[in-house]
Amino acid sequence: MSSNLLLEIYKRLRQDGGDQKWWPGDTPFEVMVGAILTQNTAWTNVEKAINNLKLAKVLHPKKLDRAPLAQLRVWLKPSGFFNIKTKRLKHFLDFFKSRYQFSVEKMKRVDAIALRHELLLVNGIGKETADSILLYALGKKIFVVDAYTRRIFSRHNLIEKDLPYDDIRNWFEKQLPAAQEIYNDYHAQIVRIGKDYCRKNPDCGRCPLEFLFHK
DNA sequence: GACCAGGCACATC
DNA sequence: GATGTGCATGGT
Repeated sequence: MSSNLLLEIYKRLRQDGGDQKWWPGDTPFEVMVGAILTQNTAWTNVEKAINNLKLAKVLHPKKLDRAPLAQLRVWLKPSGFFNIKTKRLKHFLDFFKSRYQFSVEKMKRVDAIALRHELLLVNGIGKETADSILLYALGKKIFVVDAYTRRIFSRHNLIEKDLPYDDIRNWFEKQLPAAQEIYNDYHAQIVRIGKDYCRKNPDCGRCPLEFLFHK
């Protein structure tokens, strides 16, 4: 066992599940949209909404920005919370246009922490959404923390269950090699076992990681 | 039919 | 500052 427990856990998750190839999305902009739509929502539902946007050929900043809100609501409907998500997507588009002229490249040039602060000022973008955009759309070295991360690692008594979001993020970032590819796939692996393993194995002893260490 | 999903903002105490 | 609640669809 390595002295770096978090890295060791990752290696086993990776060995067990293979490269998750996250984020599922063809372009950085699609990743950003998906990050907003997946808030407290099953990804299968988000896919339906994304697909609506693709079929309508509007999965581009300028085209979405020009779309009427009523139409946007219809496209987003299958992802749930569609009224509020329409507003949130619009808020993001306003920010993306006014601050970056819809340019992903301009965004990438900004320092990760500075950009994180900017994103958090957008109504509808919280920490997980901001970090997903930073890591998966822009390739920044920011570890994404979600409900599965907190649940799984607190159940293993590796963190306190009510440790604040940024404390968890720093805890991972301090212990892991500062490599975008590791942050990327680690979070993806956590989500994989979170939904695939836990849900299908309710009697796993409340420990999603346990099977990795006992088999 | 209950329960959950890759959160977030806002109200209230 | 902590705790509670609305938001809504679709799968299990």
